[in-house]
Amino acid sequence: MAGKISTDLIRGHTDTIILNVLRQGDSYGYEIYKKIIELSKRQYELKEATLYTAFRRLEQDGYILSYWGDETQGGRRKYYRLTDNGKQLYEQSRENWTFAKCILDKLIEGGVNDVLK
Amino acid sequence: MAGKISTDLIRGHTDTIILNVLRQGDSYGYEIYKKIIELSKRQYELKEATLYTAFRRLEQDGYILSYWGDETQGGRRKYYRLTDNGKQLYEQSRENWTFAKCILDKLIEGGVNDVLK
DNA sequence: GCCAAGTACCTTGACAGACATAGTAATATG
DNA sequence: CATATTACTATGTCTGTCAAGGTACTTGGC
Repeated sequence: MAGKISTDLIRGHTDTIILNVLRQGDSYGYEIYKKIIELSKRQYELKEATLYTAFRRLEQDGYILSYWGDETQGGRRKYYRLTDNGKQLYEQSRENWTFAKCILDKLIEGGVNDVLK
Repeated sequence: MAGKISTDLIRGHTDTIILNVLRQGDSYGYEIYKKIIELSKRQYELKEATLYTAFRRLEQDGYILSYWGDETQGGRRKYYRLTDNGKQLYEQSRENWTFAKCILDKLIEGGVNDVLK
């Protein structure tokens, strides 16, 4: 994967990324894994271990729910669906991201004069 | 502090934030602590424990160096200065931030149609 | 028919960053 | 002279991410 991005810069946004994918409809682990790679134009890969850890966390907290897909055709797939709480969490998290982005711009790109202006 | 920002969203950017402050001239722990609060318009507080941990890390890795200030006037102050490596790291980290911001926008705000466009 | 690659899921253990908490000690302020 | 602020440090904990490893089924090429 060329033009990779460091893990640490994404840290803390994993849940939001997953919720965003699920906003577009129910999906299962491996598909979500692939979708995130595609969404990032192959510049970021959320590792499977991280994904499945997040699924468990999000389900336990009631932000997503899971169900097994029809196993008669193809391999077994565990689908995930956003709950109402999950939708709310996504909206909240997106706002937080917008906010954090703004602050980080000040903290990372801002020079000394920016304080005085 | 009103309109706070979650820790996790800043995680991984601590070093860059410190380096940015030091770009504006040598400074010491407590002043840097205050400056970050001001730079963020009081919306973010980098905890002291985190700061001093980062100082040690950055110094060990050669990105900053430290020296004790003149103790004859006022309390003891340990000043930090950017090294050349530190300046390079800052530039690199700022680019990474710009890059990460772009990707995260796609991953957090992007809908399904964005992939097809 | 068989093997490699891809699909699909999951667990365990390790690590690193951020912080809560606690502490020391000097200076400034009223 | 008591209190707040300045200033630095150490210890232990928590959480998210990942590396590494594993199981099992399906698809495609030969």
